Amino acid sequence: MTTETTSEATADLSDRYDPSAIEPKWRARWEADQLYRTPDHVEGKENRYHLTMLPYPSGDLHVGHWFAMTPSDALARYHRMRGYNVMFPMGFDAFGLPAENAAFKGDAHPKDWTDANVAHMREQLKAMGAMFDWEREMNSSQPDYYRWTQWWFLQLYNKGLAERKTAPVNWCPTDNTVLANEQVVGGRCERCDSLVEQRELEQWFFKITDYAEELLDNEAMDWPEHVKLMQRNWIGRSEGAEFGMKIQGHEDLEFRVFTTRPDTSFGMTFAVMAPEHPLVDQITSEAQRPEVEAFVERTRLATEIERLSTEGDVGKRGVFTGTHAINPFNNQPVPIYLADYVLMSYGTGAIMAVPGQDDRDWDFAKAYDLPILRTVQPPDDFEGDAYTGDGPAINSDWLDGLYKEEAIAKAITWLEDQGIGERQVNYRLRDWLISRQRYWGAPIPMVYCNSCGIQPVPEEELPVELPYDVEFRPTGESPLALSEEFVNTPCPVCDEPAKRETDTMDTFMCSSWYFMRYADPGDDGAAISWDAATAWLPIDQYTGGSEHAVMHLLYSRFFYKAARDMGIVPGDEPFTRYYSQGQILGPDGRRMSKSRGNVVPPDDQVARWGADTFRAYLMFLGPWDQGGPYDVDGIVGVSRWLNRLWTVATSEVAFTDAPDSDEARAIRRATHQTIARVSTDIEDKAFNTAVAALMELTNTLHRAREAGEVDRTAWTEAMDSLLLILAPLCPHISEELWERRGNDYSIHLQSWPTADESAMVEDTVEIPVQVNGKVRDHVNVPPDADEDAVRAAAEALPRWSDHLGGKEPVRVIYVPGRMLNVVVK
RNA sequence: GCCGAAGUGGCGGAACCGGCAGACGCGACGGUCUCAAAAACCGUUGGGCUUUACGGCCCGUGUGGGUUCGAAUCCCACCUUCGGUACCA
Repeated sequence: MTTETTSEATADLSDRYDPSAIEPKWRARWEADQLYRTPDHVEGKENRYHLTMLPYPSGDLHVGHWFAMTPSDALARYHRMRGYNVMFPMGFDAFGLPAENAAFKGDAHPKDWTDANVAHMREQLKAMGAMFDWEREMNSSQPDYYRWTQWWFLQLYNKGLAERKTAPVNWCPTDNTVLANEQVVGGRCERCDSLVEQRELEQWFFKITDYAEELLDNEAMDWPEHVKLMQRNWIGRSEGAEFGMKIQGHEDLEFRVFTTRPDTSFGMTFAVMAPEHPLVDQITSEAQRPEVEAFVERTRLATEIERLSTEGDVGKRGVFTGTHAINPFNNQPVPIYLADYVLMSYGTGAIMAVPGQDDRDWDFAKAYDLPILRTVQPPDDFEGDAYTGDGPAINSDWLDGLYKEEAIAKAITWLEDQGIGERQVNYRLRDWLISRQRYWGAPIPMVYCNSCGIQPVPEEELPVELPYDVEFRPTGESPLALSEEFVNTPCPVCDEPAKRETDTMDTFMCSSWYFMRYADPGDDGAAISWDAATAWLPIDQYTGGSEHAVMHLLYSRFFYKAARDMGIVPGDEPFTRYYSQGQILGPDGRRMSKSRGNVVPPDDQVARWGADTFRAYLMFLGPWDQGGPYDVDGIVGVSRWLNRLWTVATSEVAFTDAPDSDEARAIRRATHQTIARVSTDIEDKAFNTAVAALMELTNTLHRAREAGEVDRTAWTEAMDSLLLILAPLCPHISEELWERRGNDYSIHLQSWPTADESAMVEDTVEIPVQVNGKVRDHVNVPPDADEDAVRAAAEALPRWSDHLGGKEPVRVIYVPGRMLNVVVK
């Protein structure tokens, strides 16, 4: 007796939903069967490339990775079930600063640190149960990958898109090294706290500005509008004019200014140069020299970050050079000032200042007591300082009376006729500085020879491998520069002793083409073959965080266009569709961080609830593009649902054979309505409502089973369909229950079910009856009932005369199948 | 400052193209089961008023206006929050 009870209890327990038992089992089976292996070509199937941004191997997977990747996986799986040959690869963005910092702290060699993290994170990624094709895994820090990163550098160099020029960098005088912007905190070195300076260094640049105009043209792409807008703002095209200004007392000199408002030129009351402007030294008067030099020195010491962070100081930091320039429009002299609100890196590094029509010029004029002259008539009710809007020109001689557009055109024509200026377009976008004075990156494949100059490493000698044995100690240069073995090399042209470039490439370079490599992993004859490129590119669906909205996505677009121009890839854009998920926050609604102690480790959630529950909960939380706090308590609701599903799918059902009964038709209706809803929800990336729909169908089936006998055909269709449409979201439990129901392995090889419209039709619909827009009652009518029928039904309501309140209907509005509104007076 | 997105129950959120606001969950409350608890299951749950009861009425989607037979949804003004950007001439 006792024994029997125990064995029953055990049987009961073993039949409970236990994710920790079924999930590893199925993952092992899928891996053994290569279920997610994606060949380049499958007979009768169209290729589709889905990709989610790859992680940096920091050591541990974050909830954010799950939040980004598991809905992406569901989307990829959905399309796979729709009959596409879907590639969904994964890899590691493995070069970068944290690995090198670990080495500087003496913890581990960057390579060992990275390799260990990659190994650990690969296992964590596998726990997601995603359909990643691990045969295509890439790792940007491996020689067989960065060999091709270097190859791309050479291609860009050969195309004239890579050039070497001087540029200011952040320099720490104590550590004697260059710092990345992220390493500069409040104008100080994050390591030693000393003030960071600006230094000019020779650096490699990619000429992304050559593509500015084409990159700006993103209107037609299927991307979130705000991301496209961010890119357009970042590129920052402005149209205007550039013209020369003569300098009093220096008849041989002139400087050029850029303006978007040449129509306001008659209002110029001073001119401003950037402190770094090359003419500063020559034009400064002797009387002003000490003051000017002090000012220039002060700005040189300030980093760009510091200069830009001093919001309160706008217009307050400048100095008079003691010299005047001539406004060519009216031949009047105007004082030349230096001010740090003018940047050497934009336009010509000098401006004409029109305080009446420009806010910053206004502030500066006020601070330095310079004259202000309006050249555009503001509207009568205008109450402000500078007027930047449109209006008729005044005090402007031959421009008077003209409005902005016309006045600009006339001013530019005049400049061109005079031969002193011309129409000009400027971009905010700057060339992409890719040199990094660091070890843990792809070495730039160039050689410096005393007699032959700068020479590229021949392609057949790639990769230029990173030496493992280097010293990690702070000096002025990359640790690579300390390696004699690395630095010294024969010149590829004359074979005389020469020196290698010791800088490595920005890691954004590695991630600008990684998506190409997935299409052709391990190809040692090319970065990507034309066959692989045309099989997979461009990417059909890219997903990733909007923190990459500008840099990574813009660099990749640039890179792709350059590759297209080399005839390597098809199409003009790398990412046909892009979707950016929101950010998942800690339970307290703040960004998760170790110091705040609000980090939710995904491994813990998986251990406690299972991967499927965790996946579904992340999708159920809210709209995917919104993100939000991770509520640790809410997941129990999803867990209860999957448990209920398990019970419904594995319990005995009292079957009957009554396919035409109301109950059977109700089940069929619910089934097909859910198929339709879940299909459109997944296509719209509305995973939260897809989960809600799946819960509803589960509840419906649960209640139907409890209520008594169920039609066998309707039930079978309902259960199988429910598992099929659940499969992309929760791949393990759906596979397990699919098998237990006696279906063929694997559920992930099945086709997506089709919603039968005719099964979805309701027998009757309940129409709200409104009086003057307020709901008063309801009538039940067939879904195709016409206005007369619905109106007749309403008039037959027992409380009809109460609803009218003794008033006369003057109008009736009927929206078929939705509502009836009676307007009374 | 500028650009963008969003404000709906105690909480996360739902609502097609202007047509029954609050789907689906969490939490809470009540119940079944239990020696008890947990789990599980069932029920209730925007606020207010009213009815012995069935029910009925009013208010309600950040604030104030507007358009409309009808507004969470469209228009105008404002407030708040979040994200991006930062002297780009």
